[in-house]
Amino acid sequence: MGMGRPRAFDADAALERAMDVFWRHGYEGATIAQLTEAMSINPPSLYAAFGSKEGLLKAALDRYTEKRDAWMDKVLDAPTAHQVAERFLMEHADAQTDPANPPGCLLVQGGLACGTGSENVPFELAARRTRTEDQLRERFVRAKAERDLGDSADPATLARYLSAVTSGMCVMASSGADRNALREIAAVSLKAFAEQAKA
Amino acid sequence: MGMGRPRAFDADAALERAMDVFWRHGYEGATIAQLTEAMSINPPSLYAAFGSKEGLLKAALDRYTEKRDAWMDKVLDAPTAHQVAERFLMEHADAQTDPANPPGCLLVQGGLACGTGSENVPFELAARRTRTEDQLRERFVRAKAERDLGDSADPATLARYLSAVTSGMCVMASSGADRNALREIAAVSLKAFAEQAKA
DNA sequence: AGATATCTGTAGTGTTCGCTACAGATGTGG
DNA sequence: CCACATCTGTAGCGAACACTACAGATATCT
Repeated sequence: MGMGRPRAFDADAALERAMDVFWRHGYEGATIAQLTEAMSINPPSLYAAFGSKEGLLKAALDRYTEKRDAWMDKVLDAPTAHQVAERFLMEHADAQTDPANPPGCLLVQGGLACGTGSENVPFELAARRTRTEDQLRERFVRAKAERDLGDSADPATLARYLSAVTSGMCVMASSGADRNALREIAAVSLKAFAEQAKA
Repeated sequence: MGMGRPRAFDADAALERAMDVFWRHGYEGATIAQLTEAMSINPPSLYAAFGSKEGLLKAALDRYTEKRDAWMDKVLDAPTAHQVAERFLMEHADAQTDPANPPGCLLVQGGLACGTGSENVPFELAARRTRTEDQLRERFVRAKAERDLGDSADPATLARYLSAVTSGMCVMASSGADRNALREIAAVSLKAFAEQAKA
């Protein structure tokens, strides 16, 4: 028995296009017609490969998370907690205003509040954001063990603070804030971090 | 000639209900059916009073902004820039986790990225957020004139920073962060503000 | 009271949504 | 070369969407 006709499109390249549409219009604002056109495929191919609109989003999020993890590895590899925070904040400022992508971040612009039937989407996005926060926290726990953070510094609070600031930068990017504006925010936040870190 | 049958519902009360629906589901996630049911009116009454779904949102935003302005007046009346920042941050933490409202803030959860045909909505929300930032900046300009802020402190940067942090808190609230979590973020941010303010 | 103007509720309108049935195309395994 | 399995493109499905035509109700103004 045969193995069937092979797929005529590159799933990863298609996901990259889908990511852009979800990012620019949000999950609910993105239509199947826009997605299929951006992906250069027809609806049946989309549904055969990804199951549903939500399945496509999850696949796009998986791909996004994969790339983000590689990026986070570099960030977390910085020798000190302060440098971790600096890289995290500054590179976020750059990425969120990179003209190659829509403004902000897929995990925020994708949809904070959705309609009935899509309640799972904000939840899914939140879980991925929390993952980044967890990675930061664990890194700061290590930093504390290495005496790189003060005794009264709380890794969870520091991680949550950085997560909140970068999320806020997403909202600012959505309002049209440019790279310099986000970098200024990052710079102020970094000083706050330093202040907390040495406590 | 007569003046016609009078409206049988209270427009302000209806807007309050509409606000809640937009807040909880976002602009695109909110359906006319949900809105009319929450407002206890029928579609023709909605369209006679507000023109369209987007018109209803703008009316709800106007009402939201009105209440927010009254609140901001109180915040801006604090004697020092530091106390302005403290009230702004802490009361945001409380408001965004007030069980009387959906989590976060209408100006963020309402929709950062929308579909084709609703491009105006994120723009409208952004304009209202910018308004708050402008109010803060002007207050800090005054504070600087009063020698309440250091010479190298930049009112625009400080205002943008506070705006970013509260927007970030909205995202955290959407992820399920509770009041204490947001207050911790506010506390760290306040120290950053103090550091910048005395510079 | 009568004419007029506006609101209200019922019951839809056309359009777009996410999704799929189907037939033809294109590969693999025997 | 043939049977089979899977993909592709066309064309369209039912449902839900934002919105409205219409008729009856209820007010004001003369």
